[in-house]
Amino acid sequence: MANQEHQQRFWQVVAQIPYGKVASYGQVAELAGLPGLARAVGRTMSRLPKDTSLPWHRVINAQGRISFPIDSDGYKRQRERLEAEGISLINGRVQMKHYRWDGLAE
DNA sequence: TCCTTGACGGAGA
DNA sequence: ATCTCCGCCAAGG
Repeated sequence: MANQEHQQRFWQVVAQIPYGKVASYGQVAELAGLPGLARAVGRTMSRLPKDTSLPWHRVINAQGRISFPIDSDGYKRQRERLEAEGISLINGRVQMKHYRWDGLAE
């Protein structure tokens, strides 16, 4: 598989997102050194094993919204995990101004 | 090989 | 703020 490497780089970035912070798919791609691959990041996240230890819930879209249908199971799980870290959603959106990860190492 | 489908994003209107 | 349209990459049919 040609992109096993991309996937791995995305994992590495996601693993670094600090507790209580969030990053957009595009941001993860950039920090992974692969600008423009936001969509690929999304696909990678969708393929994560259910029992992954990665903080996948800290990755949301650039609008501050959870990229799952509002009534889906995934939406609920992600929202719960975010709120558990003190990241609240207002009108279905995370306030990026306050929670966006600066990309610097913890 | 072509076409469609996504946990995307940005520019316009 | 909302809605299209278009560009992107990778996987699967």
